[in-house]
Amino acid sequence: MANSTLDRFDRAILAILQEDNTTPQRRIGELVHLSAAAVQRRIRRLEQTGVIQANVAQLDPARLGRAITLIVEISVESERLDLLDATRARLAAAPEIQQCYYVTGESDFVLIVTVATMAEYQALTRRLFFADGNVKSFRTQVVMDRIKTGTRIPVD
Amino acid sequence: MANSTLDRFDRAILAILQEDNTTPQRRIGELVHLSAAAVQRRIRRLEQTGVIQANVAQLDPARLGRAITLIVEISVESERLDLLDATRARLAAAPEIQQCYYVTGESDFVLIVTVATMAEYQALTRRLFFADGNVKSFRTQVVMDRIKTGTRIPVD
DNA sequence: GGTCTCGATGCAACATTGTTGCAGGCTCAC
DNA sequence: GTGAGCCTGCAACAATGTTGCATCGAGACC
Repeated sequence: MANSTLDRFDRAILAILQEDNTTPQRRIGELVHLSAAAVQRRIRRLEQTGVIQANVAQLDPARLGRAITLIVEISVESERLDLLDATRARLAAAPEIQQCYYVTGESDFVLIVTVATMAEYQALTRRLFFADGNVKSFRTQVVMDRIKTGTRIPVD
Repeated sequence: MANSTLDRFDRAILAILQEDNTTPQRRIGELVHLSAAAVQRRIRRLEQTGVIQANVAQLDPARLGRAITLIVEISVESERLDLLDATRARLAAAPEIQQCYYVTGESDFVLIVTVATMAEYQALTRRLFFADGNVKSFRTQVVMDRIKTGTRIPVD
């Protein structure tokens, strides 16, 4: 169930939905040469099997008062699993943290953060980094230009 | 036009659409205590004024054969504007690069990359980094766990 | 080759959802 | 007051999503 293979129709449909999921199924049908009903059934299957994880609106952070984007790398003191999991859970729960990755290499976590003001970021560092005994250090990079954002993936 | 202020209705609607933009407008109306027609008009305005930038399906990269996510930091040789712009354009055009940020600090660009194999990544480094005379160095971190992804922004 | 099953399809009817015209209400400026 | 502007809800309507049904094609098995 989780591993049905995707044919070229599925991939064509996904490519369209990834750009604009308000495209009518009839229109998708024309583009990929299927009936709207067939498109509908495929989309449902793709959703049920988890290929499509969510259907969402993408918002402009600046228009919501969050003009500042930051990229933060965190290094932890200990790789002990319970401590790591605790930190991971705290990071995942913070709404200002848009994305969070656990990585190999010099640092342990990489975050993408959006805030309205640097004061807000400072508060966040106190709340999430300084207050977390297992956070050894963190390095902040300020985003000057969001050249490319989103979640688009090549469907090949 | 670009700076109409968002009231609590707008923000409530955005919060819903950001989670699931297939929610029927009638249902949104119930949740925020407006008629479906009012919801419809607000959504249209939010789209036209650019608060809502896109409506997209989010896909599972692993199910599309891209199990590997990498975070790459690039340092450039020269900050000359024409050279920077050329690099920026090349990075933005690469489909494997899901996200690209121009940042202050030790490095100049931060990328989020998805690939199927490390061989594919190696090919990408040759094509985009080694072949670009202005890329001084790059540092790669391999993502072990995508703890939190997406484009969600607090609407407050 | 025959034939059976399975999965997918298109069509057409139907259900749900999105859209718009209209009348009315609220707020603000004068 | 009163008029303009903006927003609302309602109800009709248009567009879109959904499903039952008959059919088709591919593969398994005899």
